[in-house]
Amino acid sequence: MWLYFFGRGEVMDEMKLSDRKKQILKSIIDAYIDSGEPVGSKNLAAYGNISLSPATIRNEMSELESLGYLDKPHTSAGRVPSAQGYKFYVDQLNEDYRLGVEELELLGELTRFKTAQVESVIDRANKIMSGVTKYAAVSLARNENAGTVKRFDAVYIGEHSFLLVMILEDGSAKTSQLASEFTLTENDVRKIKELLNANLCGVVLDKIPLDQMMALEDAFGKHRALVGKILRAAYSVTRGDGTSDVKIDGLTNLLSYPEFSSVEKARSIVELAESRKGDIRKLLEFSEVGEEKGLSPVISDENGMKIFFGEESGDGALADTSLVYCSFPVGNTNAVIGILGPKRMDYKKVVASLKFLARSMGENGEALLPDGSKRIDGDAE
Amino acid sequence: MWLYFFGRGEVMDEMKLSDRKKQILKSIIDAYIDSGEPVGSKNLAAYGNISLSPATIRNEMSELESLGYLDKPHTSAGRVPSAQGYKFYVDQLNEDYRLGVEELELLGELTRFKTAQVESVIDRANKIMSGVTKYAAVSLARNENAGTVKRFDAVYIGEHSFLLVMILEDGSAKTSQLASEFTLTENDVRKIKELLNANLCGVVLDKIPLDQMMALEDAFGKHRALVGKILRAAYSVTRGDGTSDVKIDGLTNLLSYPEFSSVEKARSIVELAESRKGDIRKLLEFSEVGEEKGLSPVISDENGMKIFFGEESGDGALADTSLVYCSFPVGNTNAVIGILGPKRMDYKKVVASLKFLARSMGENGEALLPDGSKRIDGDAE
DNA sequence: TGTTAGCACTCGTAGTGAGTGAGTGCTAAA
DNA sequence: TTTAGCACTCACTCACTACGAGTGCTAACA
Repeated sequence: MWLYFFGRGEVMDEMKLSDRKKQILKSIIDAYIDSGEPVGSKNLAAYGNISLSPATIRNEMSELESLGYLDKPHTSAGRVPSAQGYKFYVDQLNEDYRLGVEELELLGELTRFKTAQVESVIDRANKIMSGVTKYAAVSLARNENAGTVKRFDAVYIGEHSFLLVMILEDGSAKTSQLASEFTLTENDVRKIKELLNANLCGVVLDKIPLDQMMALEDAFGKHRALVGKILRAAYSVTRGDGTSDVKIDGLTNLLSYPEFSSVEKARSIVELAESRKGDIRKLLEFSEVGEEKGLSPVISDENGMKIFFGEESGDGALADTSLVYCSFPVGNTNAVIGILGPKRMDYKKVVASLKFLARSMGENGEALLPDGSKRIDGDAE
Repeated sequence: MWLYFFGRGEVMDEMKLSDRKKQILKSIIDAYIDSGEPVGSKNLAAYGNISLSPATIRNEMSELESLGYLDKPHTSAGRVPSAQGYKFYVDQLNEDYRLGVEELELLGELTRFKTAQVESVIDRANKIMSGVTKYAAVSLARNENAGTVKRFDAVYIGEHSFLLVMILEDGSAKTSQLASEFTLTENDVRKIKELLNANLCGVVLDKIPLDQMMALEDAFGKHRALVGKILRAAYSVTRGDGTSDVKIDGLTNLLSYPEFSSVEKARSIVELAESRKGDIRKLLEFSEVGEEKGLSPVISDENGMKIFFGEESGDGALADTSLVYCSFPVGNTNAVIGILGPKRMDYKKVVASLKFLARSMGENGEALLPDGSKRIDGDAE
């Protein structure tokens, strides 16, 4: 059973619906997801497996509409599911969807990559998910600001540059290659490392008092100019907008759906991916931040699977989209992967794929410690 | 003067053209770049500063067409520049274009970023270029395969992971966070570093004999499983497709031009950016690789500024685009930045902006050694 | 009382065809 | 050599029509 988070906190109750209404609603949404076009009573009677006349279906449709589950684009068009309708639909999704052979094949790649580098696991998962679902996949590699640098290291590269390594609270390592005006020796670099560890570990960088910073600069001697660069690098790693942790794949997939066939729509979705990664980050982080931007309601089930309906966000780019997402452990931290698709996307398949992903990443607690013999059992539920 | 690289190596000669023809051709292209629509004789007579009657202009146009400088979309439309026409046009571009105040303002940002981290300089430059030109900017951070790893380093992160640092021939540093199944100590990591430096420096990784690799695994002891991971990381860094070095910004800009107003066009250009970075890399690397894919001809001037006409590549996504690009030193290596726009893009402005960029990055030989007092003199030529 | 057939009505869409206007090429006069 | 005039082309716009999928209502039926 899914939980509903509404703006006003109420919990929805569709138990009013008769079984027949449920069946009809479900058929309508299935048909709509399939075709992308408003579905009418006649077609539903003919191709949906409902043994009722179009007229009866019409009556039911009309009631479903007044109950808020369906919308009408215009008088003489068929019906289209409303956000409420979609919510009902995903709630009924418990019946399992069996992933196809090719889908399982692709998802199987995941287990192969569990042994690879930390930073690329999520990347690969993201690409694979976009390939499997044929929608866009969005991922967030680190879902909180890391706060402070736990430990510094510095690697000598050459006379004029070194690599600053910052190990964060969550065990992830960030690096930044820095250049110096003055000649650097290996010894200089070692000293820099020691100074940083002595002075900046666990320090919230925007709260450094000026005198402390000046003292640090003095300790750097002729390399004092580096202090600013280092602080800037550390700051952007701990306090940065984190947009580099947001990855998007499969935009092209998205553009092939009719809901993005106008250039404006396409443009707004490309813009989202190109210059609004911060917003996507907020979306994936869910919770308060999203709430304040009107990015709720969202529904969520007991497996941590969450669904966001873009329609209700008031955001133009997201208007016709939905996002299904969930988080799971990767290394010492958490990753979030979501599928962004048209709001009429194939929820069954998407939910099944994400569940498969979450299970194969999270099953052993620590996804990056390979167990070598991971099986694929071919069933997604 | 620009040099022309043709498929068959011939050098073009437009000296045949009378001054009047040149003037008319130039006006037509200016008008077309401005409006994006075929330009007719009447309009040209009215708004271009040519004191000839439409009829005369028509005669000249007709001759320019048969000489191959102009094309006609259909009988009763105006004329449109052909690839040859564009080539003539950019060749005449010597007359300088003065960048506007806002443009200079934006470009001025470049000098501020000269002091920042190595890896982000090109990123920022790319973003700024797309902002200034209102087209897409593409950049290549490293224009050759690095060959081998010059030196290894390893930074202990925690009990189950460490950061592998690979310093390449060109002085750039690449890192990869690796996880180990068995508990790691700082000492283990130090030993790993020594083993790598003793065995893999300067080694072409795909030519390691099996016995050597087995010996290395033995030396790793219980951490033998790491050898494979390390080799894979090093291989992808030295021999990888290098697509992560290709950055694209301003796709959204591109989508607002009418030549990309069909979804198919938009899709193909998004696809190019999303999953064909390898091709973009080849383009920016120019030379042989491009040649073999039919990615020539290209014209090039004495400042290293190059222009590629997508029309002639036979590549659908590039069909309506041009790419103006040039390379300049960043740190110890070379970067290439290009502007990808509709083939009727504002070459004057783009060339001026790129020249400004190349000059402010390359002027001091070593762009990453700040001189603190870089001036902006407000003239682009 | 629930279900269905019939029918009038709505409304988006595809197709048609006349009108418009920007553009060309040709010819003959200046 | 330049220009005015003229016939012709052709994409584009717009009003109009026909079509058809769909609805809602009413009355008959099981």
